[in-house]
Amino acid sequence: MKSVKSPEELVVAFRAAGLKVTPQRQLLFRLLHGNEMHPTAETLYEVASAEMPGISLRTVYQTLTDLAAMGELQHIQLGGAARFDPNVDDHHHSVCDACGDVRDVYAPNPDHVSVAGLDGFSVRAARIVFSGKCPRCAGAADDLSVSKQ
Amino acid sequence: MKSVKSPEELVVAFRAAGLKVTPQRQLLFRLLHGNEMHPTAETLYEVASAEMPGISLRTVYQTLTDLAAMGELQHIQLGGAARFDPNVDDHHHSVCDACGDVRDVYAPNPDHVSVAGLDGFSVRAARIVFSGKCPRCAGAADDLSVSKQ
DNA sequence: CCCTAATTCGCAATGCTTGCGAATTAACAA
DNA sequence: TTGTTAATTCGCAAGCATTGCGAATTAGGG
Ligand SMILES: [Mn+2]
Ligand SMILES: [Mn+2]
Ligand SMILES: [Zn+2]
Ligand SMILES: [Zn+2]
Repeated sequence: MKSVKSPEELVVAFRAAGLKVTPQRQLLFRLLHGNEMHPTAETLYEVASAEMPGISLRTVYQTLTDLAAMGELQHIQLGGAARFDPNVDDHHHSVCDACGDVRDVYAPNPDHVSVAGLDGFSVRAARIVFSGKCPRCAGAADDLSVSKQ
Repeated sequence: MKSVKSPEELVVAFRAAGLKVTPQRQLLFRLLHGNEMHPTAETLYEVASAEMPGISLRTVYQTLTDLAAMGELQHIQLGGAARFDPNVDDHHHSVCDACGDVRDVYAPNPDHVSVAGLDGFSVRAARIVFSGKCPRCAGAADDLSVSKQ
């Protein structure tokens, strides 16, 4: 279970890579650390703006791209805006059809032997997405009053 | 292994749903039948245009949306343009990092018992995406001469 | 303190998809 | 066949997410 890098470690990693450590980046390092919400760039931008008015969405995207390039962040494409995950551990996700909530799921990796159709394909990663209803939304039946989280 | 509906069956299904059967739709039914390329709307539009000049991209999107709503088509989000899959069987995909090629993969469904983090989540579907290098691109090593398929 | 390459950030541009509405047409009934 | 009408087509504008660009600013080393 590879642990997520702390803001301090990211500062070191950035400087080691010849990248500068700006207040904007430090803020984002903090907002991401231990963040299990799988936020979008826009969401992070809103939270960051509260603490640092004037930070730009462009800079948020830039920093997220840098972090992803350094392997400190996972870029998750589920349709709609990309989600970013500071948990770079090998794990999977559940996505609620009703409220969009994304959560971590740990499952044994698909064993390549019992898989048909991978002939000659060299697998770098195998990611599972579980779609369905989260406990909150499943409980509420087809009640439309459940607001998007 | 649920088989894919034929163009003729789709004609019946459309009329049954109160939808009209236009030449544009019939063309798309044919182009999709047995299609294992996981095409984008744009790709389908190009192929369709060759046979029916003047067909609009808007209509392609419209028809794909209708088919997906009827459950005759899978909408696959992998980042970038959505891909459409007339194979509505329960299956998975491999995606080549180098050329973008998408292929069907059949694997036993993740067994819910050995999965941690799904507490109370009611799973509708579990989809695996295998990322890596397809046989063609793996063979070519890091050779950049491999053109996008 | 200075220098400079890296960064920020606003704005324009891109790529993909959907909304809208006027003109057309499939399907059904007379 | 012909008429009626609701569904469809399709071009264009708009929307959303993301990236390109470049002038102004700034981190960090000398
Ligand atoms: Mn995660
Ligand atoms: Mn498929
Ligand atoms: Zn939910
Ligand atoms: Zn390939």
